Amino acid sequence: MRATVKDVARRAGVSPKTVSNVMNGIVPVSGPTRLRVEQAMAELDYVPNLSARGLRNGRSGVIGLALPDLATPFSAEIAQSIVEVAHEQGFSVQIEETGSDPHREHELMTRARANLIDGLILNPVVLKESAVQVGVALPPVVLLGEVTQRLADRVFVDSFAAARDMTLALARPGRRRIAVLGVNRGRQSATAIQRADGYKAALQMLGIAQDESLLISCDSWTPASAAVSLAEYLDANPLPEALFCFTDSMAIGALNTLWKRGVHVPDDIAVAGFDDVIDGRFAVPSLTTVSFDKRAIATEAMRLLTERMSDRAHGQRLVEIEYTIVERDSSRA
Amino acid sequence: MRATVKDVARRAGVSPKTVSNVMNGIVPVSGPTRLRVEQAMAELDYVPNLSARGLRNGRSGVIGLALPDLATPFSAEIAQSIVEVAHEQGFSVQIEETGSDPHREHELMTRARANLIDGLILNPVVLKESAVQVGVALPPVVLLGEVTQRLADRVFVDSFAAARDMTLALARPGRRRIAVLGVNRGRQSATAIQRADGYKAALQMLGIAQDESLLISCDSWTPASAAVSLAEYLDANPLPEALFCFTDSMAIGALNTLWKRGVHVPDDIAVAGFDDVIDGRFAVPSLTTVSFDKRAIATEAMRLLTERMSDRAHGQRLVEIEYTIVERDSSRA
DNA sequence: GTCTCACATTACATCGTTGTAATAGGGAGG
DNA sequence: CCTCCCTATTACAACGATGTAATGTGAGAC
Repeated sequence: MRATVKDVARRAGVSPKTVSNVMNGIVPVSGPTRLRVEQAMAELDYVPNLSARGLRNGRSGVIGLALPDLATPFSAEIAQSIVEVAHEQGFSVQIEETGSDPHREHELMTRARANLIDGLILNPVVLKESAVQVGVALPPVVLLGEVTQRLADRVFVDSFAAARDMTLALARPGRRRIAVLGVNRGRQSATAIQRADGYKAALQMLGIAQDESLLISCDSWTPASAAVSLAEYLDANPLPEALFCFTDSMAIGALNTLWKRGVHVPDDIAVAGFDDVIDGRFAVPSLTTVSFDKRAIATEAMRLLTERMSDRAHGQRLVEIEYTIVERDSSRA
Repeated sequence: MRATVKDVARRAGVSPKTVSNVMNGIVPVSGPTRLRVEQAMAELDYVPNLSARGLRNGRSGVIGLALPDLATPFSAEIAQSIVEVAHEQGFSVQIEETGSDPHREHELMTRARANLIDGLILNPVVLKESAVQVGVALPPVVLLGEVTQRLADRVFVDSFAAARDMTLALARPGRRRIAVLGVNRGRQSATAIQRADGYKAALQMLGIAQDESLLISCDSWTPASAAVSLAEYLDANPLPEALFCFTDSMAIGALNTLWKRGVHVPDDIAVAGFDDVIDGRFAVPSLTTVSFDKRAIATEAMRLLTERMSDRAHGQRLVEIEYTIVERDSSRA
């Protein structure tokens, strides 16, 4: 049986409340008493029961992190940052997978407190404005990403501008037939739309006519799906001069397809991704990408979340994270 | 304020216990009463307080998952499988990162219950036999991996045999100078030792003399570390005929280094990894690797864990997961 | 020696849920 | 019409920790 405050108190010859006071350090405890209690705790290998504490305090010390697809390297890097930052602040992280299912996203968002968590960091894909009614009190939630949602706090990268800049960078050496991979992700995701819009804006700036046949769709944003989509595309279309994939994961799948067909990157076609995941840096050839500080995302998300949990941070707050275009071998002219 | 059973009970005109009975479905409740209660729950948007339930039942419905490095694709894939399997069984997953720190591994293992979790799935790196005294009651714990630990349940792949078979496969076309990458991971990890031993056993079977200069060490099992280690190695040593990396992540780093130096894979050197992560399948060239069913690992780990949580599963139980050698382009003769 | 005052410590109630044991209600059987 | 019994429902306590308010203890001042 596990020791409780009661057991520790009995052993130390004090009341349970004193034991509690020693742990929490808010109410002062005299030196000798504190020592006796601490020794008793050590002897009994006392560990507080967080369920009881959570019940009493209304706080569990756990936050939720919900991502669309846990298997991707991007998710892994985000999860790592969040876990580490949360840990520094004394929080544990409960992890959830939404599978890009709007029902699940909505459920997690509105029911957050159900799951024994004090707040939620959610990377939504399809969550719509309409999904959450105005006026309904939201639990503490911070969204990650580009979704438009006027109620919850949000940390994001300007996907439109980043995609535009990447397109411009790909075009710089005179490339004009620039394709994108990743439009039409089942239901259109906010991310896909913004990146596609940024791409189109760049074309316009460059005076390049839009060509629908350069928009390559991809059902799921995975290497496998990207590899297949690109292969099918190349069977029916001429090789573009550049390929901008909306995630590094898709770019990795694309590089494999190109390599299998003997297409040389970057000489025959330049390739770029988005996210700057570790495996992209070590892709062959190493991948040009949109880079941003994932630790900063985690830090900002945790800051917004803790502020909202602790008091009344009013209104929606938006934090934009800087991005940079990192040119690597996959697009060297 | 959030609704409680009391509120629901008042609204439905019944006692709190009846509401509880409706939810848990163990004690029978008459049709009309059940309906009234269900309607009241819906109207109040009632969500049970899991802290209170956890306190009362001694169960939180949360399990812990502790991995050495959350940023790796391998961790991501394992985490995904565990989360999905756990979810099917009604558990949530709290995720932890050990950073391969033995203190943290030990702390998580012995203090499991502290963290509001019912059990722990731990992928240890350096955990030693001595770290946990015999006789001390362990909380429900399942270890993942090759570590030798005689007390806790464990799910593992036979790394020795897999490394041996992979080495034999690499040698089949007559390759004799086979290097390994990943020995000496700071403190030697059980995984590194077993894979190195398997490699050595294969050399012996093949009648190839061991050559210490073919053991390439690598501080951390990441692409970055592997890329650097291999580059330094190649500066000082001739090119081996084959390179067996102890993880796919390291292999991805190695492929990048080889490509940068204009070394052609597999013509100049064959490369293989271990883990069969998604990005390895789409590496350039696609990566030969040791494959195993990560979903099976998750399923077995959850089975062992739930059995141990629910009653007295006596003694240590070991579950071995099958592996296969998957030859892809990186080692085609 | 008595009275204050400040401070350490304690008793009690409470958080929300659920097992236990007791109660109420209703129908069947005599 | 009364008893008995079975079932649905209820009252109460308990899980473990902690805020509140009350109590106890000592030193210091007169």
